[in-house]
Amino acid sequence: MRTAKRKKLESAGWKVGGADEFLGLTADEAAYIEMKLALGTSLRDRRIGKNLSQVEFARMVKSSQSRVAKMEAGDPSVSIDLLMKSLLALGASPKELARAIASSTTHAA
Amino acid sequence: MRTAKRKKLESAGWKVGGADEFLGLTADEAAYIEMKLALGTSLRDRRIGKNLSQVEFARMVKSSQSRVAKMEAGDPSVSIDLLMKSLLALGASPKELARAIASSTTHAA
DNA sequence: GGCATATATGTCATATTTGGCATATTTGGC
DNA sequence: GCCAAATATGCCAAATATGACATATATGCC
Repeated sequence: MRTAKRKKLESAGWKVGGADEFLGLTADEAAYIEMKLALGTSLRDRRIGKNLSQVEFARMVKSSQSRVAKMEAGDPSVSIDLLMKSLLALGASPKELARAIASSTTHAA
Repeated sequence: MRTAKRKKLESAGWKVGGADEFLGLTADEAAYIEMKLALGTSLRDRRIGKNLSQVEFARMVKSSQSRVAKMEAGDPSVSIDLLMKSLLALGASPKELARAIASSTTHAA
């Protein structure tokens, strides 16, 4: 794992308590977090692709700008449920969600 | 949508409040629910594939038998986060999760 | 049918997630 | 550098998910 992604993980506020990998996370925890980050990135891409500000998008999905920011950052306080519902609201299909998740696995499996 | 799946949806305790599709659900709500059901089915298949009872599996993931039953049934009270974490615990890879999600889309998109 | 094991369903106290708000920081034009 | 628009971060009360438990129903064997 290269430093770019590592930095992204660390900065995302993850100081989990597992016992395994590079930051003290379990393989499962790491996979889970990476999926979230992938969904967050996908969300941001879609939102920007539609020329929406976080505020505008938040209104669309009846959330708040701060939560949207957290979604896109993969904050520990946001659920995958919320990410998925938000992506669906932006017009993503389940298959596209699947693609995002699959792509969270650059490496092993 | 044929009656088999329809029944499965109804029986899963979903009497949502949307406004669109056959049961009063939005296209997004329907997609979300189908993803959950797909993940639940996948979980059950994997669990059984490993010859684990719900009780045994519940112990593995520090949950309870009742929650496992709800997971597999796609109960409204279970989150996709929990389903995904559980699947990972059973050894599924993100790519396999993605496959399950993608397969929730028999039809449109 | 009776019995044992597995799964389903209902409820509840506790834990986590959520929207909302205030405020800080970043970004881009001038 | 100043300013405005966008995004990030911290916090909190309300909403939702969670494990646990009791109990009901199913499933298979005798």
